[in-house]
Order: sequence, then structure tokens, then C-alpha cells
Amino acid sequence: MNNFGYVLDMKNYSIQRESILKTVQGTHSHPTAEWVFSKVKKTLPNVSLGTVYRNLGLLADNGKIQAIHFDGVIHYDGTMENHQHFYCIECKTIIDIHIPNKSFVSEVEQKTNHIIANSHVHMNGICKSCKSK
Amino acid sequence: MNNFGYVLDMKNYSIQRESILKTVQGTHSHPTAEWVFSKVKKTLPNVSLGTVYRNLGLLADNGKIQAIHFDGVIHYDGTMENHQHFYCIECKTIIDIHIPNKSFVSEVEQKTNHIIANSHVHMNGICKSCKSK
DNA sequence: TCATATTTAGGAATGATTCCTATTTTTATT
DNA sequence: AATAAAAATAGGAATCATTCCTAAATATGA
Ligand SMILES: [Mn+2]
Ligand SMILES: [Mn+2]
Ligand SMILES: [Zn+2]
Ligand SMILES: [Zn+2]
Repeated sequence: MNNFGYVLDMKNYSIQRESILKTVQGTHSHPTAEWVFSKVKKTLPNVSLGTVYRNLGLLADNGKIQAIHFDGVIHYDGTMENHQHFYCIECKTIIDIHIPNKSFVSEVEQKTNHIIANSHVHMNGICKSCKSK
Repeated sequence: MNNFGYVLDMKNYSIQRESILKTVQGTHSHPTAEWVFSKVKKTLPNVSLGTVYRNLGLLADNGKIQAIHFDGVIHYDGTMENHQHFYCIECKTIIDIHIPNKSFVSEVEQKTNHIIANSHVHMNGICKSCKSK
């Protein structure tokens, strides 16, 4: 992702970067770059989409937010806590699941001898509320 | 995915569809449409990329193969058996993991009351052989 | 202050995928 | 076999999320 000719320390946040980070952290909706862009534009009307993309990428690279690929588009997640995602094919919502599966990961690590840096569980189906209709 | 004005039954396979299916089933490399295209072209030089995309989508919709989004591009998997994927960030290989995690899925189903149709586990890290270097 | 480093806005380029359509191939019917 | 209807294809254009480019703006620090 980082494709510049110099080192980025991410210590000094521009107002754009600050606003982008706060926007992602301020929602549980797993927004796309476009959504963040439209939000940030309300306080920084001149912000550019390129800046949003660049900073979302940088923030993810530096462990401030998570990037999650969903059906080919990148969604961002303000919480770094490890959790899973359920996608309702009915109401098209991404729902957080907070059930630890550490034991599965360590089982895989032990049985395969690979080093697992991180893991994601994606589940698809019909959510509770859509089911009861 | 199916966006035509008539019914597709998938009963009668064209030589293109047959070749595309066999190509995906004949590898464990989780190929992309482009890769399948280059393979199929060797026996069917006039096959078009659009046909490959269309049939891969149809085959996946009809449960013949799996479609897996990886870093924003679609990879196909010839085995329908439920399994997980490990991606080595070093050698950039997708490795199959065959360790059941049904208990986790049913735990989620029970605790959340969502209906889980299918689930995927993506793991990232350093594979066994890259580790020992 | 002056030079250097970093970031931005804006827009062009990219690339994977989907869409369009005329033509070809298959299937069903007489 | 001839005809008509249905399905699939080749080829290329369009889409769209993302990345890349660059000149201008802003920040840093000696
Ligand atoms: Mn989440
Ligand atoms: Mn696989
Ligand atoms: Zn729902
Ligand atoms: Zn490796």
C-alpha cells in the first residue's frame, strides 16, 4: 500500500487524516471509502477522494483501523478487537460477532506449523430479524 | 449474478462450460478467471474472456465450484468441501486448511439466532516452509 | 528565514468485472 | 429434414472501485 519515496511516521495527523480516522471510529457500519468521503466532506468540503483512500490505507497499515474485503470492495472497521462478521443476504447488513475462536486458530497453527498473523471469519446467511418475517 | 431474460438450467454444458469446469476442478491453485481463460484457450483458442467470467459465475451460483474473494479479486475453488484458507504473505500462496470448525459456526448460530448458510475462514501469516528460512 | 519533507486536491490511469449485441449453436416441434 | 424458439458465445465497450500522478500547499526544523 505505502508507495511513497520516503518514510511515513504517522505521528503528525493532518486535519484530513484526523477526520478520516474519527469518522471510521465513530461508526459500527463498516463504511467504504466513498461513505467516509461523504462524511468528511461535511466538515472539510475540499477534501479529495484520493486523500480519503490514501489515509484509510495508511491507517490500516499502521494498525489504527481494519480493512475488510467484502464482495470485492474494501470496508473499514474502527475497532481493532478481533471479531467476526456476519453478512445478511436479505437486508445486506454486516453484523459484528464477538465470539472468540482463538482455540480454532491455535489448533490450526499447531497442526499446520504455519504462523497465523491474523484471521477473519466471514459468515453469510439470514439475520435474526429477517428470519422472523 | 444471473442477469439474463430467460431461464438457465445448467443441464446441458457447452464445450466451453465443460472445459471451464474441468479446469477449475483440475487444480488446487485457486485460480482467477484470467488464469482459467489462459488454460482453456489452449484447447479452445477462440474462447472469450467474457464467456469464462459468465460460466465461472454460473458454476459458482449452481454449487459446482466455490468463489472466494481474495484481496479484491475472485478466486475459484474446485472442491465444494468446506475448508479454510491460509494465505502466506511471504510466498503469496493460498493453502487449503482442512480442519473442521463446525462447532464454532453452530455456537454462533445458537448464540446469535442468525441462520448461517455458509462461512469462510481466511488466515494470513507465514507458511511452514517460509518460516524455516 | 530558507531548505526540505510531507501532504493535499484534483484528475488521469488502471484493472478486474460486468454488460451489450450480433452471430452461432443447440433444442424442440412439425 | 426444415423451421422456429431458446440458449450460449465472441468480442468489445462500459463500469467502477481503487491507485497513480503531479503541481501546489503546508508543515518541520536547522
Ligand atoms: Mn466489525
Ligand atoms: Mn481451497
Ligand atoms: Zn437481515
Ligand atoms: Zn510461504
